[in-house]
Amino acid sequence: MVFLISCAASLALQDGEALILFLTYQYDRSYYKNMPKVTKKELKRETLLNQGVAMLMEQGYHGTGLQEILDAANIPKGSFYNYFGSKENFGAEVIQHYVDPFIAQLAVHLQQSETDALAAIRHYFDELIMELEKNEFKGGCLLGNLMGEIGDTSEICRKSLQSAVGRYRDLLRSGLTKAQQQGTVRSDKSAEEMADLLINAWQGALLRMKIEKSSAPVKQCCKDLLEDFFKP
Amino acid sequence: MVFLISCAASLALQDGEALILFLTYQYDRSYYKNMPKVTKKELKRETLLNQGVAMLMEQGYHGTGLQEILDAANIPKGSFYNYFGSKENFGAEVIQHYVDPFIAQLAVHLQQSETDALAAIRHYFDELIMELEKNEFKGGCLLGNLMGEIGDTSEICRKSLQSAVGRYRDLLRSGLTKAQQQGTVRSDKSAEEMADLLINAWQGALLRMKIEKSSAPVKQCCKDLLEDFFKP
DNA sequence: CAAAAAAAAACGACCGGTCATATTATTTAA
DNA sequence: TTAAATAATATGACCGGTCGTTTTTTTTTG
Repeated sequence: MVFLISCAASLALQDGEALILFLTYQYDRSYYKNMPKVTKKELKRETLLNQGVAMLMEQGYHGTGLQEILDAANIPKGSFYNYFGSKENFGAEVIQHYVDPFIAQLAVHLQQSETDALAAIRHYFDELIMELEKNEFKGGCLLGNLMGEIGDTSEICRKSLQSAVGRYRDLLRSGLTKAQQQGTVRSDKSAEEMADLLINAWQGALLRMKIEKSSAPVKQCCKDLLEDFFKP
Repeated sequence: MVFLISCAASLALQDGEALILFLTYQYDRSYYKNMPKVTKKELKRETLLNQGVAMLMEQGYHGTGLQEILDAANIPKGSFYNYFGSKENFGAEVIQHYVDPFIAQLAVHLQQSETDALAAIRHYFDELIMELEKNEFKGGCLLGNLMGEIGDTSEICRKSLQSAVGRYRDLLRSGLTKAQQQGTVRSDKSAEEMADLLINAWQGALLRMKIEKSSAPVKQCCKDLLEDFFKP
């Protein structure tokens, strides 16, 4: 250890950045060192997935290189294929990794308020809007962005997108069904139909939000549907 | 000329494709030869824009290389920057070139039926759906795809998208206003609000269409809004 | 020590963009 | 109306860099 530090110090004399990179590397190594092998690997996998979500959201699939993701995660390029079979497979996993928290968040809202499912849905989307404003309308929804970009060209990712959107839609439908039973949402239209419309209009509104740099489209979308069209 | 043809023939003995490419090249040269300079240049520009629309639709912005577009248009790589300042500027022009026919088509429908603007809008979207089915749900809408892919990263294209969507929205709004005056669309909601909702839901439905490989989402979208929500 | 995992180095292909040169068009001079 | 000079345009080879992936080497582990 003493040898390593002195080595790093001598490097620093030649290159200011070398020291930082070196010490970071040492830190990461010790951070992972005492963990079980499988946990360590799972942790790095998840780090890559998290970085993948963040970068694919803002820069798209083809606009983001593996190098970029790996650098941000401090994982060597050569290691990528220890964790994922290919960029395409990685993309498919990123899609699922992205949607999981949204489904969990919506599920929490739906479980909490047993008396007014429509209000729960409304509160959920209000939370999303706050998050979007916090991010200054960058990114939008990874699902929507990737459906447009690679929905035609990557069969693997298309399937993953189909599954992710399907899972999300099913949960939203169950919430709307509950709201129908509670009498706060019209029952002459199926919950599935309304869930699809809400998701689709929301996706389009997110695209508009991106180019207008304003939350007005998404706010209007929720108002139009949840406070008007879906009402009994 | 005799020399050139015999040269092509000798090439063909070694490589089957060479002959075709060579003769095509000769044809193009003679095709453009007697034209005024400006017309010739405009024609090539438009060829590139048309190819750009087609390829960016299916493969996205970063998924399509300039070389690919130029090859498809039979225009040399070095010539690209005689027509466009950069790939980014090209993209911004492709966006406008893409939306023009849609605006023209919608305008025709709105002008033709003075008595029922809502029916005109409905017929316009029915035409779009037929076109999408003909293309087997590939591509979708270039505006939606690029809003998602580069809406965050290219300011030039963002502005172009903003303008293109704005032009489209304004025309749709004028149609809905007319329908309001004709009494076929509710008047307690502004035409602008409904135009935005229709565009956004349509965009989202197109994304769903891509990954489901079905026209059901776009059909449902039109039905929900034009035959239900927008009714007085 | 052998086997497995991780990381470094290298791979060919392609990216957007530039450049000197070749071709064509226009102007000037005779 | 030519011929020569000049300007404008078109072009393909080429730039440094990055792409996703593979191979080789190093390190870790049992």
